[in-house]
Amino acid sequence: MTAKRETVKRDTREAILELAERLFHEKGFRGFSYADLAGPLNVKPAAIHYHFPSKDDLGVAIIERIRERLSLTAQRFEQDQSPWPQRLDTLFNYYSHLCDQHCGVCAVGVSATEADSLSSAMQVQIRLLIKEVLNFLVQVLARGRDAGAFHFDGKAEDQATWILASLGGALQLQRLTGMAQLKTVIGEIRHNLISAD
Amino acid sequence: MTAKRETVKRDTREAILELAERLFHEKGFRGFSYADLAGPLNVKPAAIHYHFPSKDDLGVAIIERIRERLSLTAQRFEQDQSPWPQRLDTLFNYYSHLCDQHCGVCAVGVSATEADSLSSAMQVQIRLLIKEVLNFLVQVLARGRDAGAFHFDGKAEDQATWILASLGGALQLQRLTGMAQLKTVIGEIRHNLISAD
DNA sequence: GCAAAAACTTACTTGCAGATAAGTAAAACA
DNA sequence: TGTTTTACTTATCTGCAAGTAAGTTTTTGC
Repeated sequence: MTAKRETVKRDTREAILELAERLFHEKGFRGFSYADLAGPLNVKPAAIHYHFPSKDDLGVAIIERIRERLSLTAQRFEQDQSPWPQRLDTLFNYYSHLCDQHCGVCAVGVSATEADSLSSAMQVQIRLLIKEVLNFLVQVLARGRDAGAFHFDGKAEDQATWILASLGGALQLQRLTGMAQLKTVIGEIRHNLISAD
Repeated sequence: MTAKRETVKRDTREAILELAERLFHEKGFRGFSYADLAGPLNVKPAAIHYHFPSKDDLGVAIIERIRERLSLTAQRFEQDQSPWPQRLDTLFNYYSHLCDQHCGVCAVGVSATEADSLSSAMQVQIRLLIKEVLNFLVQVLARGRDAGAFHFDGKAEDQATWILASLGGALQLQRLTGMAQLKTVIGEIRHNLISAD
């Protein structure tokens, strides 16, 4: 009992974040309550408030967590000197995973809809996330093109913007129609990056 | 007074829909209340309930109205035999307008985030809207390609999905960053459709 | 083993959003 | 002209979400 309690305690905060991130993607930030978190975790809503006094705090922590994972992934790619197409695929897989597992929308999509009601702290986090994802993609595209792995005209920044927008939008379409729009869009992006102009 | 009253009366319902559609794009469906509509229109919240008993009814009416406008636009294009690039530009302009005017997200974006909390009636409407927009785009792309106005590989359906996803996603990025992502994405789409493979 | 800090629970307050019922004033119609 | 319909207002109810204060148990560290 003590051991069990110990384990439970240690990662209650982590368990909250994990569930909250899922619900964030599935239902939007306004779409879940502390009660929705407390129920499945077998705690009372006030326990969530203990770890995250306001919902803002929770929201900021959710985005920070996503940013951290991205940062770690990017770091690992650098260490491993991973090939460019594989780095791109990892991004594609992240979106596919969002879609398959909890059938959600990406953080950008959620935040864009609810932008008005998000605290400035959360908006800062979201903007940082976008900046970092775009930067990641720009690096992959620019250096991948130099290495001959990808082919496209114009600035890598513009291409990255386009790809990121496509992925976010595809997630939404798929969410609503249940069709395989994400797969289609990824296919189109790949075709576009591979075919020489 | 009588005349004014008459005019006011006639389009109160229309005024509600107009404001509601704007707020829908700006704040999401859950992001505005009957009070938010009533205030600016100088009526009491219960007056909105008179025209739209439940918020569901209002939501369905909002999407139906968007669908009607699309249908009319498509019809007019057929009558006028409008050139294909112009038809595509009209779609681009719709998104640009959403962005510039009330800095919102498209209906698909809103609905995807809030999908869980939307009534089945609203989900049906949204799915119809997506289907109709996609159909419109497929027609423009396929017939435009036949006429030599556009160039792209593969199925028009896939290209349409990609474009629609890009536009929706760009709107969200722009909403959050305030940068000109939509313009960038439209530029990329145009370049992609024009350059021969 | 005991003090104190951490991790909760219980119980409550506040506020708002959606909704409804009953009443009122104006328009339309016959 | 009077009655019925339309378009509201006033007042009120319900429920839920966020947040807080005070008390309780559990864990940690000396």
